[in-house]
Amino acid sequence: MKKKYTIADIATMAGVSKGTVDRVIHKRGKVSKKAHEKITKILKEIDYQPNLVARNLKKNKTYRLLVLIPDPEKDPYWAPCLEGINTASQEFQAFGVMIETFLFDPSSTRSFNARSKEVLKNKPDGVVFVPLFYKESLTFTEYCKKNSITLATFNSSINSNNARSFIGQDLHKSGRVAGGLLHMLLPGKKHLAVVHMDEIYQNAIHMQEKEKGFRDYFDGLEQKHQIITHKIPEKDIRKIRKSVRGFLETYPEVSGVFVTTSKAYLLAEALPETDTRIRLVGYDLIEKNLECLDSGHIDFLIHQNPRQQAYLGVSYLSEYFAFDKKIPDNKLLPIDIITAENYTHYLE
Amino acid sequence: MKKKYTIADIATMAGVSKGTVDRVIHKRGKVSKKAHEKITKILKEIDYQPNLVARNLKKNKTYRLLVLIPDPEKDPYWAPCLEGINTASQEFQAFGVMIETFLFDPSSTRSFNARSKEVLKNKPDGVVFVPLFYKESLTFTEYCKKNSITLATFNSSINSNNARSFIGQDLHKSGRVAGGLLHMLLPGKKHLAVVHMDEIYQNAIHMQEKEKGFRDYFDGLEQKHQIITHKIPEKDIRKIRKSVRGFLETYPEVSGVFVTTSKAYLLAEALPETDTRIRLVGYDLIEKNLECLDSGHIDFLIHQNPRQQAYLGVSYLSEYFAFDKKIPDNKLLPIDIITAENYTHYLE
DNA sequence: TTGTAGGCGTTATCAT
DNA sequence: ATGATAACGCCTACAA
Repeated sequence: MKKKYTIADIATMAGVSKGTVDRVIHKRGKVSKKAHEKITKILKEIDYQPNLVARNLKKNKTYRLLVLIPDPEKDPYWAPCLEGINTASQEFQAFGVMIETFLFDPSSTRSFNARSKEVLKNKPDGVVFVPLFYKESLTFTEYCKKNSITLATFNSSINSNNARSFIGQDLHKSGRVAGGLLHMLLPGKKHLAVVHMDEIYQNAIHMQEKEKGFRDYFDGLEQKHQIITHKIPEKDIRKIRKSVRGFLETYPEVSGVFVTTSKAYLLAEALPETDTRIRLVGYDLIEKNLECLDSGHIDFLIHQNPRQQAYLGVSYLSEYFAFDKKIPDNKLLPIDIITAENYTHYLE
Repeated sequence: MKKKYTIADIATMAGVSKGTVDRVIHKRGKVSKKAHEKITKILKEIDYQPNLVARNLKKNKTYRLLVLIPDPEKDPYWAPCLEGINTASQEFQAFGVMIETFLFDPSSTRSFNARSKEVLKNKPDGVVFVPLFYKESLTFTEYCKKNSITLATFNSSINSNNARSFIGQDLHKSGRVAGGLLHMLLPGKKHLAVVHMDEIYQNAIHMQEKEKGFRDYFDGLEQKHQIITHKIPEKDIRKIRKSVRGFLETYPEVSGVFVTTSKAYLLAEALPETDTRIRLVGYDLIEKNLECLDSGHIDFLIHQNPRQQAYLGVSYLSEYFAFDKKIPDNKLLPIDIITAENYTHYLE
């Protein structure tokens, strides 16, 4: 059972005053060599841990933390993020961290630029954001760096050392997971397809990473598989149906499809009602996908846990401000496999 | 932007002193009706949130939190719990919560009794424990209730209102999940088996719940399935092999097996090396099961996340002590589906 | 270079 | 019934 030592304790032990101990702890200098040595020795011996509560109380600062994410009204994928942000917000407001959320239109770089300017105008202590647009995000991070605003990103990473933290998923791995699942569902079959659906905004890199992982999985097998890539940029259900019909007619042997976006339900709806069902693996627990799980039109979904991503991003920065905690550089969340039977628990 | 109100602020607003405000907040009485009304009104208006940091500093108590779990040396399933406990321990020691762990032999009620007595001798403020043995655990919780020791349980629940919190999984649901997986793997096949393996200590109820869920899933299908239940209590690999051979000979049509314990690898090892592979779904990310995932002898594992269970148990009580947070009654963790491709991320 | 004297917000005690 | 005051541990400013 360890005793809790305070600065006063240490001061007594070293025969000096609290002020001197404090100077040593914070390396403020103006301490004689003798005193310095003595105090450092004691600090090590007792493994001094400062009382974070007292430190925080003294600082008595309130921090402003802003979150900049896509608007869930434009894409329901982001809805759980708001929950995660609210949870974190409630947790940390008692510790003086004030959190506000700004939403931008994920299909418009203009919207991103406008909202990010607003964010900066607020002069926050920290920002958590989704760097959906590469170029614009880089500009943003540079500005933050200059104004010493602490940054964390989630969902997408950005190749910049201006951001302190990234929270997301290993997309290549998640493609492999999808490959493994389809392989299990279709042991004999050798014809598969990767479909990139309806992605108006720029996450082409995301989809490519997933496809690479998917192909990587099958490349590692002894038995060789033929994998077709098909892009469906349309949003209109009739056009999609036409596109799907076309590619199924060209490759009638295809028995399993991996949809690299959250729009697997669109493919499911567009499939012809034949008895030889196409096996389908997609992404994200949005309402329409869940319905397809229930009806059996989608077999597996991969969950990227946007809620947790947002929650962690906000928590990391909050703990950094409130308790001087170190911010983890990278946090890769597990690649959750979802079926009709287990999705409820992931909706929280 | 909300201002942070302090008790001093409220006192000024109400034209009274801090002491009176404090008495109202803590319902200590000895306050005139007039003052009481005025202060309560203000409290509501400004939605007063006490500064938890200051409160904690003032209390300046150190809490003792003991954890009582099975020894990972006897059953590797419990190893991740220690990690979870350590993580929580590091997080909360700065807030004055001291955590210690006691291990018992999961095959011996005597061991449990002995260790739980030790725990009680320590007069802790709170205990997090795994109620593996029903009767003994009840006695334990009653004693804790009497001595006002706050309790949280994980892994197993116990039907007692003496424990404040339970963290675990919906076992019935997890059986359903297993059913869904085997059904996907074996669309045409109609002969399956539930195998209860090598459970020396009492979690028969666990296994039954899982089996019920599994059968429940198939009962809900149009196509009727035949499901055999088989028990293998032996630990010796040769006896197991004999038992497995016996039941496969009796039911040669069985093509999928659901093992309700963490011992699926034992079944995998005992299976004859025939080409028509039996599909296998089991529980828990222990080393030997992971090897079987890699080699393809096990198809899916269900992850019960013991690490997180332990972490949450300790966190809940720590936050309760340190910050007066409410303890959630029940926390059901998601039923994670694990394949050879995604297990690494779950090992942390 | 060193020591001392407040103060952060809350709570407990003591006097009024 | 109420108000003043000290204390929790840390930090800062100022005095020595």
